Amino acid sequence: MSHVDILKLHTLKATPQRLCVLEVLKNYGHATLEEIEKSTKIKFPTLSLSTIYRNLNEMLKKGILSEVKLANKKEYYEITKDDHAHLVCTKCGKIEDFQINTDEIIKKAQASTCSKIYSTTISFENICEECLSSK
Amino acid sequence: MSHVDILKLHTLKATPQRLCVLEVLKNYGHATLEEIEKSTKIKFPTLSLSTIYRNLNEMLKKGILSEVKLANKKEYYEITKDDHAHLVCTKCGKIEDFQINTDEIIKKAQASTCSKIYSTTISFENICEECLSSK
DNA sequence: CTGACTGCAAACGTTTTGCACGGTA
DNA sequence: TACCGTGCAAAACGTTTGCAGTCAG
Repeated sequence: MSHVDILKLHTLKATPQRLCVLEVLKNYGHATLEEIEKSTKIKFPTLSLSTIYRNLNEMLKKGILSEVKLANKKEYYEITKDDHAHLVCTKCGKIEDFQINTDEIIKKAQASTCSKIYSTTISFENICEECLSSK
Repeated sequence: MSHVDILKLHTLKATPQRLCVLEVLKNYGHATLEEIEKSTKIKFPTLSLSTIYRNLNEMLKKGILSEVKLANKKEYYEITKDDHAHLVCTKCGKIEDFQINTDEIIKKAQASTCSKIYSTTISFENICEECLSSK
């Protein structure tokens, strides 16, 4: 689905500013506010910070975007995708998506509690392949 | 180990203000800055916000405290403990510690990547027992 | 007794808001 | 054309810092 369609689906107008933010997020995978600001302003020098804030908040509320909160890291934003974990390299800082089967983990955890678990958020701290080979 | 000993071990003076913050965190399990401020000021009305900030940062740096970052939540602080996950009730907001075996999860994830995973951060979104029974 | 720590006030950086204008649907 | 969205400037908010006085070791 195109970014225009995603916005329309959530009754948001497909303005160039919003499309630019989405484009940046798509390219980055995960981006901080500073990264979003810097990258959008290359293509769109007049884009204001308040517009970025307003649009991030709007799209978070609609579920188009998700926040990514990681230990010892600034807050990142990503376009909402299916369940996935994050691989975080503690040497170079790179963040990668990581497909894992959470059903099994939830099932195991569910066996130890009387509460009703319905989802899980997981990240892995690692040293990425590049950092391993270049040390 | 007493809070006094923990502070001394990290070459920090055991001031009443620090002990008060630690006491609050111990009672809460996990607390936000606002909760810490509110609770410490009951027993210690002159304790200033800047002292709380300075002490939280100091104790984070020393590893006495840890940050807890959760989706759609403010930042929480906790006294550093052994590896554990968090159970977060999305109805009442309660946060509980949850003992799970991360070795197995890491091992499984490690099989799918050439990077070197060494730890994992996990939280479970759930509806807690109380919320389940009171619905 | 001395350096670490605190409280206060001011500074700072980040996020939100009000308003007039402009652009999408 | 109507209204949502934008840019700008100012306000609000959260966090950090400088300084002079105090206290733990």
